[in-house]
Amino acid sequence: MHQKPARVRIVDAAHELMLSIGLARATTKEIAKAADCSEAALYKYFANKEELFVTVLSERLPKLGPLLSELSKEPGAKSVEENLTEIAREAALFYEQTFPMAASLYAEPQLKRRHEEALREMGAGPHRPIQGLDAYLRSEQDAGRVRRDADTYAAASLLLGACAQRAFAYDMAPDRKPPQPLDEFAAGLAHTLLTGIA
Amino acid sequence: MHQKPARVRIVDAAHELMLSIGLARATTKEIAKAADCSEAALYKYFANKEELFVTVLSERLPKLGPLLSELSKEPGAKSVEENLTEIAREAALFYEQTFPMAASLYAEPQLKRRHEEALREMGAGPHRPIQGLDAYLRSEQDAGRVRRDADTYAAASLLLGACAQRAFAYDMAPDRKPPQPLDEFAAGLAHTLLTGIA
DNA sequence: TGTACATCAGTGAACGCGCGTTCACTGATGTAC
DNA sequence: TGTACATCAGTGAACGCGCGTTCACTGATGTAC
Repeated sequence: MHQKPARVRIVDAAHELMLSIGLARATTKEIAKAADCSEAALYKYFANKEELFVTVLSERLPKLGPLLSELSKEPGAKSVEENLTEIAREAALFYEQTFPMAASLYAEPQLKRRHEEALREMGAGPHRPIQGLDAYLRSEQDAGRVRRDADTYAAASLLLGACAQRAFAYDMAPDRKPPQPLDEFAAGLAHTLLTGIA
Repeated sequence: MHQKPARVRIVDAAHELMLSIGLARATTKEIAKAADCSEAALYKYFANKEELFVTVLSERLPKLGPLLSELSKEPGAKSVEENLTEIAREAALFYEQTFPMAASLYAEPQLKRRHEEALREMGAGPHRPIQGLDAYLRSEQDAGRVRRDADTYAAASLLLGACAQRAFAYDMAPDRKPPQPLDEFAAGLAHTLLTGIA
């Protein structure tokens, strides 16, 4: 009947419901229905609902940090502009996936705090990608492909900030989506960041 | 006993509780207690709880758009870098105030949709500041203080994105706050955006 | 001025509902001899 | 092989609680004559 074990189905179901109907409406009843098991079954795998949500957050949310750490190891293969464009692309996709769930946590500060703790133990968190990109830019600085007097931290904040903002800024636009396709957006950011506007 | 009218006290109380204990825990009981009235009194002024929240969102959240529209009318008084620094400062403060409440809405999609509608009717929304800054940069372009081939939209996305990200990226850092003071951060963004890094 | 009535802001107490959680249980599978 | 017992994943039904909401009411203030 079921291919996947119950625990996996439950975590998947909770994850999907958090995204589709929102954290507040993701009740034990709905989760059990979506996972095709009884509500009581949830409590065989998780002490309570909060623990289930914390599990979803730490097991199912993708990480952006690793991707960036790798880039700062082997620069040089491509141009800085190509690398930054690719980073912007990946970052925008990452925030698109991550943002809605992470934002929900502002409605439940207690859950937010538990998630923060979990991230801190893993050395993760939303400030890490900025640090990772900063590190990459400093390595390009050492390689002479980024100006010696450039503010690499400001540059990292600019690029990733723009990508994160894209995940929420257009929800309320008339057509509900960004005015540019992703590739064009990413290329524009990378080029502008490299060459400046003045 | 009370200086302010009850309706104002209720909206204030709801606003404060949404920020302090979070949307999910801001119950009618808590709001009534904070506003020093009965729960029944809430229903003399608002049809239901959702309408109260929508009211808080549209009456109490500050707007960033107007500030930016004004700037694009009288450029020239200060340097572009000074103007961008000031914009970044104001934007960062704005997002710091706005972000936690706006983010909560991801937990309650129905409320989020109602808020989006309200914003759309007012012609407001998170994409407007980007358009406003874009317009300002184009006016500087016409004045010859920004390069003719600069991508003003990308530049606007970069600057405001970095400011918005600052509102949430450091919640989970070890010390829970940004590594730089606001003024330094704003100046760094403006300078980097103008001069580029390559 | 006093009296009778209308209006209005606000309340205490109750309502039903849906929530997260628990309990005693079942039926299938494994293990010992 | 059969029999007795243990383990284990999972369930149906109930639980109490807190929520948003409503109801019949009160007491203060305004208005008419």
